[in-house]
Amino acid sequence: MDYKATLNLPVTDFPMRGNLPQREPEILERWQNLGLYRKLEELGRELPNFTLHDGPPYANGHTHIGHALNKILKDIVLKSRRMAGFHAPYVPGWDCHGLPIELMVDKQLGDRKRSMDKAEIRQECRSYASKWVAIQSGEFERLGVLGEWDRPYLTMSHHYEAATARELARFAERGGLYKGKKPIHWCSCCVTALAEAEVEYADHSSPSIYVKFPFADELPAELAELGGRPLSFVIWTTTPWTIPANLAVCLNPNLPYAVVEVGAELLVLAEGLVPAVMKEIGQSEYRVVTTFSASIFEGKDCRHPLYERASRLILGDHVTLEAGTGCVHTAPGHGQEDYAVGLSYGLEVYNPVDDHGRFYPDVEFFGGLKIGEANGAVNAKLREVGALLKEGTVSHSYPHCWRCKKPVIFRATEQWFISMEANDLRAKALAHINDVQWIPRWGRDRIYGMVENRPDWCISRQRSWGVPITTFYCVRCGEALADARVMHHVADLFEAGGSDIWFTREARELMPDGVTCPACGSDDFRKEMDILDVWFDSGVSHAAVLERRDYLKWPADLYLEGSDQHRGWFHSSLLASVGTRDATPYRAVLTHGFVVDGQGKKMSKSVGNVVAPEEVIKQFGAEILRLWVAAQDYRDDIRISKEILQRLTDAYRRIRNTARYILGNLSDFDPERDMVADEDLLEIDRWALAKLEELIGRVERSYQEYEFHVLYHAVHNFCSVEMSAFYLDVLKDRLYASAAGSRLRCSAQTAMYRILEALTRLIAPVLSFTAEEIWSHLPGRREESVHLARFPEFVGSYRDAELEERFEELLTVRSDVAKALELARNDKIIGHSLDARVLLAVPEGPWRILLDRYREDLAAMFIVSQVDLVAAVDGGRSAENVPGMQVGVEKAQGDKCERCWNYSTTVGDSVDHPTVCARCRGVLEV
RNA sequence: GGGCUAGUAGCUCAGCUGGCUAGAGCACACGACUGAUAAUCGUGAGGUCGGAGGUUCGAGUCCUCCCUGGCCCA
Repeated sequence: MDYKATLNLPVTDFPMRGNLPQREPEILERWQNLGLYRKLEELGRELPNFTLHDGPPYANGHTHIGHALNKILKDIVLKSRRMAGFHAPYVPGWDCHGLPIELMVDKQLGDRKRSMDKAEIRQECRSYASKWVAIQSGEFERLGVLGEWDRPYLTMSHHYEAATARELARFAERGGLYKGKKPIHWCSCCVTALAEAEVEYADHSSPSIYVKFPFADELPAELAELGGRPLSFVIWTTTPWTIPANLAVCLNPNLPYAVVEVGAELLVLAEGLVPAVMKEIGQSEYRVVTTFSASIFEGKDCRHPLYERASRLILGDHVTLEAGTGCVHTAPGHGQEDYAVGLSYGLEVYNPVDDHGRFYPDVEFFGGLKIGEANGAVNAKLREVGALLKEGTVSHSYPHCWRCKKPVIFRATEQWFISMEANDLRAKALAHINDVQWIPRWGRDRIYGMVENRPDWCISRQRSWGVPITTFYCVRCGEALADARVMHHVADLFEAGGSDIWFTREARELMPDGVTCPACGSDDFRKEMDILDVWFDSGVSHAAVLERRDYLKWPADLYLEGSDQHRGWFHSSLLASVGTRDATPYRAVLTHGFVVDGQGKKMSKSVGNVVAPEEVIKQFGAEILRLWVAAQDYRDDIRISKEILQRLTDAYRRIRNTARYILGNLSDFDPERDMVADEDLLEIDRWALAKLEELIGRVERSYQEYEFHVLYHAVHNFCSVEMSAFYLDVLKDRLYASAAGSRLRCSAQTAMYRILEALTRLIAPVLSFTAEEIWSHLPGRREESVHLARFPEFVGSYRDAELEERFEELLTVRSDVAKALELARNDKIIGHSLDARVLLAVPEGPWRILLDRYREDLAAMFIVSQVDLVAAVDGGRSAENVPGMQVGVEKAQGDKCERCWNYSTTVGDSVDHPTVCARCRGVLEV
């Protein structure tokens, strides 16, 4: 007789292999047809709200692995919040304005753009951005991210642009907006000011010159005896072209300076740098005449080496001994620190260089020269007048335009700024930083330091693709008009027509009636043609999105972006919100690190270590990418490599197979009919449920605390250790050999059903596709999607400390037995563990009491045919873990039951079934 | 150069306020099974806790310096 047919072996059409790249799109389609996201929104209507506000990626180019990481993290957070009972909407957004798109469009248009006006070019930019929004949207959805993809927020939409203009008006209203002249990074090639974010540092070779600035004033009393000899201050610079703009020489008031005699003349420089500088300028013959404190020269004049004008001696703490001479060439129009120190001495912000990087025609000696050419010309002129001590080159890190990669310059131009000091914006922002929960904690220090030290926010861009700065100029007198009332009026117009109307309508049409110039009374105005920094666009998203959609909350519960956003979006959002509302737009900010390669190195095209999400999806499936996101501790950098993905695939298979095995054993289980009451469950089944509850607690806490890698390990260990290696393995005999519908079998099935049902919910936020697949294979009635379900209620009713403790000990015994079995296997005494009879000799004590108590269950638990507790084991082996225990293994007694493969002395007792044990005969005869 | 941050077995992670021979899972090796089978089970071998000093009876855990990464800034 074929007894195999009488067993209850697993049956399931749940495939062992995920085949994720093929199956995922089918599941996505199912969600689409189901209207899953809409259903979630309906379900959430009455629930407490949890708002995660999406930071908008830039609508240009395909998504990269960093985007995938970010969106998946957000999705995991949101799904887990929903399953924990919150209404957690997700409105994805895109950053659509800005230079990169404009430059791409410029390139595409080529010569055609000459015949186009600004409005037409903007139209091109708009459609370019739209194209990428659609592409990226599809790529994000493919990751299994649920959200309002059909109604995202776009910074270029009319009402968003209106909101942006309105927020700018609010700054004007509070007096935070001003027009100033200030040195900023300027790209002469792209003819634009650059944001700090648009500047890259790279090695660059520059001239290095030492220049004498002849002292041209009355000597301080302390140094009167030096009178009558030529005395010069020596400066060092790597930008000779800024010499024409020099207005001062800056010394450090806290450093000692020296007067050095070189031949007939006297040179002044910081005492600590004398030997180095002398060596550099090739002077071995010199003598330090005297030293003095810099403050005695404050306010006195040198003469500019080239022009008939003074170069003032001033003091500044920024002067150091790290490089140069300790006498710093200061051109307030060409440097941040020069500007700052110049401001305090009332120096002019002098900039002799035009938009294209040429000296204005009226600049003596150099008019019309490009600054690149000017370096040589300036040096030649300095040499000619005898002011040049040394000319060399130096390689150093220098700012470059992120777009055209050419070196940028510092140049003072007219710009609109948001003041950090007006209305105490800086102080308020710093204070409000402490209202926010920063995760990890150090995020607070990071952004604090940045806000503390940042300069005023330059919001002007000399470009076309963006929201215009909605200010005007009086045509008659040139006065700038940044009137909040007028600006609000313009914002209202944007609401209907978008900011494009700024470029198609006349100034008069954009203003309310009756506006006149406060300076001269004229009513003739022209429009400002600068546009807003895109960081302002995205920084006001809290107003444009959170305040505008009634199902979102202001402030948001969470912003979640990469750690670079401490200077980016977290930062601009903070300023934009505190500056207008005196509060932060977020309650908590979570940051993740950057994706790096297997060696921890950053990804770059030139190195060729870039991992594209598309490739991972094609080869492994989005699910593996999701598992990767969950498994890594994202607070640090996140590595990705072939091996990591391979390990994750292995882990995924383990989880999947555990589910599959349970499903196979539930093929005849109907929860309504077969569920066994808790009090009737076998002890080991209750133990398994206790372990499940332990897992539920741990996993839900991990979600709560955003520590997904903890949950990954917990789930994986649960599947591998508790389930596969012990519980499910032990269960096989009971499941297969017991009668279908028997209490023994149903008890196991009840536990397994509960376990898988709960496990599926627990993994759904991470393994969204697979959980859905399991969900649809589970017996019984349930929600149409696992994502519409809640997390399993954690009640702890199965937890039983004593039971768990006893099992912990039994597992210890089991591992000692396993070692003994392995040795017996090596000695060819047994093959399968069921071939064995195990003899245990345990001294009196707690272990003996425990084993006596479970005497009848030990064989099943160890998956051997017999276990006998004996006084002594002949030739036994000392256990490693259980003190004093001796373990013996011998061939099991009796014959192997053909049906259940256990050895038993009862095999042969039956006439009808001579090859089967008593237990199996009982089952067969029912 | 500055700010912040990290460096524990091949991989992913645990190791609380310093205290037992540094743990887990996976991978790997070997073995078993062939009724979870491109599965499953067992056993085993892997770490000078980035390096060097120091504090301490005792340091992966505290201090200093250095090395190697990452983000941001200059």
